Amino acid sequence: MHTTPAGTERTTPLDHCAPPPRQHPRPDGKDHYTISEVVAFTGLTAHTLRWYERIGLMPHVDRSHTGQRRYTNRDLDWLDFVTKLRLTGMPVADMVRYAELVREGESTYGERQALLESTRRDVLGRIAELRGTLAVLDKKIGFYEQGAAAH
Amino acid sequence: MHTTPAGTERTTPLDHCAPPPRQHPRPDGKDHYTISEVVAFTGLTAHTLRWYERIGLMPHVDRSHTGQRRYTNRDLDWLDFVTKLRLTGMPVADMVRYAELVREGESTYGERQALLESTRRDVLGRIAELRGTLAVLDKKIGFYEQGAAAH
DNA sequence: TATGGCCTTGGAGTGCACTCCAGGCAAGCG
DNA sequence: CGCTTGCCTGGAGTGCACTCCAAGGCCATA
Repeated sequence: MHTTPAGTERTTPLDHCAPPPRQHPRPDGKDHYTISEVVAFTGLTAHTLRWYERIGLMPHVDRSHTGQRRYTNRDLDWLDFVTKLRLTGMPVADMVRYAELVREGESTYGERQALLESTRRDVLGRIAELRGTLAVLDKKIGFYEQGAAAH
Repeated sequence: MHTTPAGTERTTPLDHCAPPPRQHPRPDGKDHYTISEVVAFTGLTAHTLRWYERIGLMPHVDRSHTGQRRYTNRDLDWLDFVTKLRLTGMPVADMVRYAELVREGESTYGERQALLESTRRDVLGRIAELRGTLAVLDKKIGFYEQGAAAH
């Protein structure tokens, strides 16, 4: 069902059907991580991490003296938050908007709060929808369980 | 934010942020509906309805003597179910697979049940994820509410 | 010194789920 | 009769979120 092209960087293709992505816990008192460490922690691909940066979804990421990315714990926190937002179905453009507000400073607290509250409402709605779907699924599964005619 | 090209067929562009799509209830004792009636009932576009048919997601839809589609109540039930599946995040290809199983008859009951149960597990997982996100959102919103430093 | 591994970049490519277009047919109305 | 409205088709186009490619830099180990 899954052709796995065995790319060098691919780890978990963010399969939205996998039960819990179970990201590795952050290890020690370090505060700078290479991109491949961040891949291991977050489950995102290196491609995606670089892309997030390009589109303005990341605050500026530090570089080593050779130009390689060095992520901080703060960056990881942000990525965790972004990942949470992402699985609410929020479009990336909206997350970029939020990131911009953060960059603009305290004056945008109100707008940020409004954005999160609207997202919160979306999430509640989505949960309600899913519960409705669950009810339908249970009914159909019930039919099949007793071999009744159903489609 | 939304440019509306005022197409002749577009009704609701399936905005996943709208609260409840609130589909019109089916009216009377009729059992054949034009495509535009189905658009009104389901919130899907006519384009999408025709596309669903092309890819094998619909059982064969009746035609009027002039070749226009005439949907039955059974078709509408199927579309409702498909719509429910769709908002679990199930890929269209998987829904087509389910439709094929239905077409193949009773011998596929077991496989269908398995498919729905796997979907059910996905839905439970998704709900759990969303609850986790909700907790994060509430924490952040709490910060903003008291104007505390947060990002 | 060379080989391998990890990282860099801009830009092109992919897959999904629609979404639209152009051209045309049939029915109803003034 | 002409016009509008609603529907038809195959095929092309769109937007999103990645995903991959080719060419190359840096560094450690053999």
